[in-house]
Amino acid sequence: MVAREVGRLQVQAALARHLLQTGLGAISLRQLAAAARISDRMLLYYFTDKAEALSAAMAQVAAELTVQLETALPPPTLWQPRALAAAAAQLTVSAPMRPYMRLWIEVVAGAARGEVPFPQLASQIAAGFIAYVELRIDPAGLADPRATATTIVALIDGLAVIAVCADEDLVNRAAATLGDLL
Amino acid sequence: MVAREVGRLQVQAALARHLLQTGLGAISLRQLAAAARISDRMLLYYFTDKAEALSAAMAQVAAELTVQLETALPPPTLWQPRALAAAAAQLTVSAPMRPYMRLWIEVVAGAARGEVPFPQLASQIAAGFIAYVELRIDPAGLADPRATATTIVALIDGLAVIAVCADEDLVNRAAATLGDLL
DNA sequence: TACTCCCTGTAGCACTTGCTACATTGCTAT
DNA sequence: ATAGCAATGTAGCAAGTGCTACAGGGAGTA
Repeated sequence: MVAREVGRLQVQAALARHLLQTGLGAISLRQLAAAARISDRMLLYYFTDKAEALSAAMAQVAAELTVQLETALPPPTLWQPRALAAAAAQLTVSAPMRPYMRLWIEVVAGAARGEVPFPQLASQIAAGFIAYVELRIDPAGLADPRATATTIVALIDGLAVIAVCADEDLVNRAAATLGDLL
Repeated sequence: MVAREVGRLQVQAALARHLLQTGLGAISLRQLAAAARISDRMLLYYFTDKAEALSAAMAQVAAELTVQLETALPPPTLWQPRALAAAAAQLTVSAPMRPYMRLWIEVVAGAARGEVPFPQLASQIAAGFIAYVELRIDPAGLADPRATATTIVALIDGLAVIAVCADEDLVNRAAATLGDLL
């Protein structure tokens, strides 16, 4: 019974790695299982559902991302909103963050069309992002700090969107000249 | 031979309407055909491919969106970047624009996973958005007007992302207090 | 030794997918 | 009237989907 938990965790990690590399578009049970080097039968032994498997994998990804973010911008320091936006923008378009943001967009798209488990997942993750930013901005002079945090997150997410479909140079220039707008 | 063109156009319009309502997530040929009240056989008579049918429908949607945008912010007027960003943000979160933005996110997600015809489509549309903004901002004092336009588009797209997965009130507050950041 | 029960493979089901082959209708030009 | 071709329906294919039934191996317990 312990073996099962261990196996499940290993599979979960393998799935997370796979999703980061390939995205979660129209991925099937069998592909998922192959990525974790097990049979589809075993995948459904560890997880009750395809949806549960995906949720677990995404939870893993989200956890990794959180660690990365905490490392990048440790919480005690309070930032001016503009400065935080600029720093976060640079972080977002950086190479290590790209796979995460790409995946994030796919989750949002899944949520947009109401496909389980994405709506729930997306809300959770978005709330996490917003809380993360809110915790780090100096609320002095802000009428609605949470709204400002949301705007910053929107800016970040938007850069991720553009990163998918505009050429890299332009995205970097946009992230770099953020100050011209803010 | 003329009948065919006419039929094709009608089907294209029906598909566009359907996509706006339901999104394009994992939509199948048969669903698409049903939405246009024809058989799947006929859909493949009008279009060579599922991909071509989707492209045509999305082109139609994009054209409609362009009209809406031109109406909302006519081109000759030059805006200060911050003012344009604020106006565009309000427009983005407004009810009539929501379905378009939702669809746009799905296109980007398709592009993110490299699924034809979305990468091409997404680049085109994104380039259109950026050009639209660039044409309307006052370049005076901007080091890189296109980069600034890109940032504005990113902000807009980000709001669309957040609109999918945060509660409506928060999104509206973010759009309203944009000035606190810009 | 026999029983139980966790683990895991094999096989398959009912269904959906994109797409095609073929047959049939109906109009048009000769 | 008839030949020819555009338009459309019917049927089906091979592949893939999520998921399940069933059986067996192996380890621990009585």
